[in-house]
Amino acid sequence: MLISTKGRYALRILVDMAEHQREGYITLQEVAGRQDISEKYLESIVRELVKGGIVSGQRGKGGGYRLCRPPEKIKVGDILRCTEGSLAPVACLTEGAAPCPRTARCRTLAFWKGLDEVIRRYTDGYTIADMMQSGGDGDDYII
Amino acid sequence: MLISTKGRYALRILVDMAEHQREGYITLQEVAGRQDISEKYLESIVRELVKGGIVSGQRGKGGGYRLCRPPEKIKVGDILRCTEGSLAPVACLTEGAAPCPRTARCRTLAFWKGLDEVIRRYTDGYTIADMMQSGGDGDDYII
DNA sequence: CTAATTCCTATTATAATCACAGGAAAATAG
DNA sequence: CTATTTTCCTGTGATTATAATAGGAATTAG
Repeated sequence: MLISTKGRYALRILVDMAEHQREGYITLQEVAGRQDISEKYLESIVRELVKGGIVSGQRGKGGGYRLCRPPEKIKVGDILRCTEGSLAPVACLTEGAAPCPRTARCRTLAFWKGLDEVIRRYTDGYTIADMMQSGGDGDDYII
Repeated sequence: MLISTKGRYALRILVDMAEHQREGYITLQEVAGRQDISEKYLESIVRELVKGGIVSGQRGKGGGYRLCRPPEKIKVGDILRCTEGSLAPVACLTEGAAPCPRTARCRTLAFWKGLDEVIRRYTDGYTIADMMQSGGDGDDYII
């Protein structure tokens, strides 16, 4: 299994927020209740999404979170890179990795680059809006 | 980083074996020497490849390992599924997983299925033979 | 001021990964 | 039959990652 609960939950959270969007902010308590995930664990995930510029938070009474962009502009790739750290299949392809001195002689590098590319293309071509139209009648999720 | 050293080393090992194929068997000592990986660790990886029907081992003097099929018939997908256990991005898509009772209502399942599919298509379309023609002058690998 | 809410820093438990060690079993050569 | 080589099998330890929770500081609205 390649993706951790952080990434999986992040998608659920964002679809939930997109579906319950309104004027003002959505509280974590709300989302946690609907998604049946502990508020504290959600917090740590949402914090990453704030850092990544996907949602923004507002403290204090009446505060909460809201999406920074409309759902159709939120790429799943951005979310997963944000919560998983990176989606690169191997260390030498993560952003900011130390350049490998023997790149020129590596038999496997082209394969990994290609895999990275197909994952990137797929995940960046899928948005939260696409997910909203998928599945059944809402509010219940599996993963 | 999604793929463990087991999977990465497995690819190196198999490319090495394919490039040094000959009559008879190749010993782990040979491969370990060329690839600069400990013989003991190689052993645990190659054992998986034996179970997976990718290489076969022969004990005793003159023994070793050899590929079960020509390199152009060994799919990278098969190797990685073998060493990584599964390439499915989420638990509910691994073979033999307990069927999820709320599948019909899941907003994210279609996305994960699609990701699983693109990974499968790519990795199953790439063979050890493809890797042999990649990179530079051989015997040195990075990952 | 008080209540609600995000933000921040730890901590713990569990599991996975990485790697090595020791020896049993099998095959061959002599 | 013996010695040697090599795979096969089981187990272990160190390190790191994941999953989840806890406690409290900072901020805002009323």
